[in-house]
Amino acid sequence: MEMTKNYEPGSIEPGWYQHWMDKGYFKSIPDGREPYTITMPPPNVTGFLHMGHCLNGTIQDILIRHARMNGKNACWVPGMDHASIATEAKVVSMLREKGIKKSSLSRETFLEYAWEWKEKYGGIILEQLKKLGCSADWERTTFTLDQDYSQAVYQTFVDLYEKGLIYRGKRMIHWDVKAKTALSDEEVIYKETQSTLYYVQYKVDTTNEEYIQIATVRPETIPGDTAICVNPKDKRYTHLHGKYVFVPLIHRRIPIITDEYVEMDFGTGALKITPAHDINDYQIGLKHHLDIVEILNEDGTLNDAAEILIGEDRFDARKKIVALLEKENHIVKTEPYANQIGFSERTDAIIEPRLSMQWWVSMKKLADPALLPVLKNEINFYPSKYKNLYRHWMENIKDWCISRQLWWGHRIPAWYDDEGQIYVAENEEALFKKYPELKNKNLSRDEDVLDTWFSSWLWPMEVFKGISSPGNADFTYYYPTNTLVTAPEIIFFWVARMIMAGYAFENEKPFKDVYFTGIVRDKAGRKMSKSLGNSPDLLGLIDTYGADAVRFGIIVSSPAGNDLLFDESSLEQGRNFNNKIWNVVKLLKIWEAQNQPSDTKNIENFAIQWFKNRLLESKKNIADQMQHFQVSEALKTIYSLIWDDFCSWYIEWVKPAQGKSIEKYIVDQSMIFLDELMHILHPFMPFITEEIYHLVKERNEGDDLCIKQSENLIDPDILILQNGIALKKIITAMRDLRNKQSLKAKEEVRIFIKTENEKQFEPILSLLHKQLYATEISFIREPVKDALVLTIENDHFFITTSHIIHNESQREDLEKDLAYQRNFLASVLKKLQNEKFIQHAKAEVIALEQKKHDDAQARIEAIEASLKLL
RNA sequence: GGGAGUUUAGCUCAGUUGGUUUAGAGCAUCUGCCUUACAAGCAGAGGGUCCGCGGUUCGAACCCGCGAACUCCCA
Repeated sequence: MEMTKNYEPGSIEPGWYQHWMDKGYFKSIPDGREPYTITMPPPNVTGFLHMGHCLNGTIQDILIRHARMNGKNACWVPGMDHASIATEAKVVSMLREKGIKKSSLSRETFLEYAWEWKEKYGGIILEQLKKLGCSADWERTTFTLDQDYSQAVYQTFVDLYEKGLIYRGKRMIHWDVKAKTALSDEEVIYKETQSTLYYVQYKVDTTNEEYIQIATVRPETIPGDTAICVNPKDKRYTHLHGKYVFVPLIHRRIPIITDEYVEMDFGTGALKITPAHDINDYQIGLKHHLDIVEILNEDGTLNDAAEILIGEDRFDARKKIVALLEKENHIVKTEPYANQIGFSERTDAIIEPRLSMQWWVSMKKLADPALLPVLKNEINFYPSKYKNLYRHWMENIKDWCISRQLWWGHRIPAWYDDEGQIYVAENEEALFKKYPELKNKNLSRDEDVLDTWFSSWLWPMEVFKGISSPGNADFTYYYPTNTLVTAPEIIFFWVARMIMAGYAFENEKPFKDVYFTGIVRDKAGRKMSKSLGNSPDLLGLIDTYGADAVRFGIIVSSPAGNDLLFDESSLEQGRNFNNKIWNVVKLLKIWEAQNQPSDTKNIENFAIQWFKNRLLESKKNIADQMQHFQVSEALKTIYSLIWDDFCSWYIEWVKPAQGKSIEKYIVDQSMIFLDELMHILHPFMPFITEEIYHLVKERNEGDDLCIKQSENLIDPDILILQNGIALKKIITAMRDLRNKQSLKAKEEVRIFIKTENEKQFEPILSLLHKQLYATEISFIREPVKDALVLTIENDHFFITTSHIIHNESQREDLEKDLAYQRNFLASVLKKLQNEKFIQHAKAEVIALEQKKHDDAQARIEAIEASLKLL
């Protein structure tokens, strides 16, 4: 069969993916084998394939394919999460383009639009992952708003509520006064704004006329003040500690408190505290148990609690209150001040921090059982440095706010009667069953939805319906899962919460190993983001380089636990690697076509023996690396095995002399090696390897690399490997010598070897002849005059040729080596002559140093002898 | 402000319990090659104050202390 000049992935990849799917190779059902399970971190339903998914997906696919080829029942469950905030924002903006305002729609109508959007655009990302070759069990695709899944979410909410672990409480949120809605952090845009800093004086509650000055940009919130705060170290105010002041205009008596939070050199060093209307003030208020006075309505106008300017808009009120303060001589001075102010992404209104009633999960009890398993390595983190981070967070855990002021998501299953009494149940049916008396009451359901993480923390359980149908066969077989592959950014949001949920609801860890990938950055080290526009178009890259090359490029530049600096040149390296493999196959096919009979003489060919053992050695190394999640290192091991050992050394060693054809035995052996190489490489680069597996020979139906099983590991023959290393070393040194002497690569030479150990050359002698282009190789006792000299270990190679010898470069090289050896000897001698070293060091260390000493000495003598001959 | 981490070749990183470490790999660079599969290639080479200072030790890239720079997370 004719092979193309270069590897063309585009014409090969889709066919193989379809073939694997048709054969059902990615499908998993429980059987007698040991399971290997990964649940895919569900991308947002709005997601579009970016480098992060690509890295994450490739690593998972490598692990899953590796397990599949090693006797495991590999099950990779894909899915998506409903992403409340992101999806709702997408739908709102789509509606806006159509001229529809969310506020003009009922909840039901809005959700209809949202589902329509989801069906149309959602989940594109899963199709993109297929292009990358991901071998997930697509029939198990799960969505966090699926009916079973939703049931599980409601069930756990009710469960935690009944255990007293869910409660309602106030929290500061971003409030959009125009839209009258809460906004998430992501929906607030901060802009630098010119404001005025007002210096206002408050009268201290003492007999003498004493005032304290504060600086504020929001004088209209003065009626909400409940304290003045100064830094305890600030000497200017020490005498006021514990005293009280009167709030201007309304004359409320409030305390002066101290807190390190206050910056002494900002403004006057004294801060007014308005807990209801500033996030930092709120924190201080909580810490010092201050009163909270809310003076704003939801539309941003002042309410009764303000006592003055009731009904005025907050910005009108600002102007008016300044006038009132001036009138009563409270304003000392004003100065211009530039600060960051939050604006609503949707209405451009200035954001108002506002207290609002939210649902919370009390975390302490959930966190406790989830900490030890990680510290004791029942759950392993790779890299383990994240254990510290996890520990710190778990030991200082804060309660989790789980309500979101949105419509898209799981609506909080809580109902209120007219008296404000709360009733919690999985659904209405359960509600009336539980509280039959409610049938006659007027009820309203909580308007908010649950935080998306409150559904995704159940992921490893509920993808197998472990919560909605406990104890089912799938769940029993697959749970706990094996490996979670995710980004360290969500260790708290997701990983920790899954661990907590696992122990809380199933009393079992959700996974055994967690592999944290790095963050994908661009060449300059900047995080990839939409706003910077530095995310490459993945599908475009797959088109250009092929999925295998993209996978290669990502993995090769992705050391475990470190950030990945993405550069397209690594994809080029992947493409070149594909091409290298393609071409060596082409060569083997050419050889195969020559079809020469076997010559049994050559069956003990050293090249074949060596590569056989090199393969065994690499397999062991790779197995070890994979076990430790050193995926990048494993790929590099294979890369070098194929490119250097197979293509550069082995193939050159077995290549027939010019004009001769190759023996069949060698071709057959080489094809077997190629098979094995493709086998090892397959999890990393599935497409080209499957293609080549089928190019090597006709396979039976169902004999595909995708599901081919690995053989047991065998220890390599160390002696043969050492001979191989020696052979390479001699060939390389000889080529270097040719370079320096401007000897043509194939110019014939005669070689005389002076060695103590002639025997070790026996197995490699014929290859030395061939690779060194030597007409003669013989062993001698005495140095040869007028020859080039190579000193390798303690052996000397004298090379004669008709070419003129350049002694100068020879001398330089030898002298350089001599200097190095002498320094080395000196450093070893220093150790050996140190009595304390002899006393303290272990016997084997001393023996080692002694050997170093002897070797170095022998080498020095050898080099000196060689120099004399020049 | 609190916490975690990183610093080794031009770049990205290995370096297992301190002892063949006078420190490795890939990419990039330089030199020579269109050598019967591959110039998207072949052969070879050069390149390092292991962030700085101090300490422990017979011995430190590795352990301890102080400092510097950078990154991330939380507020």
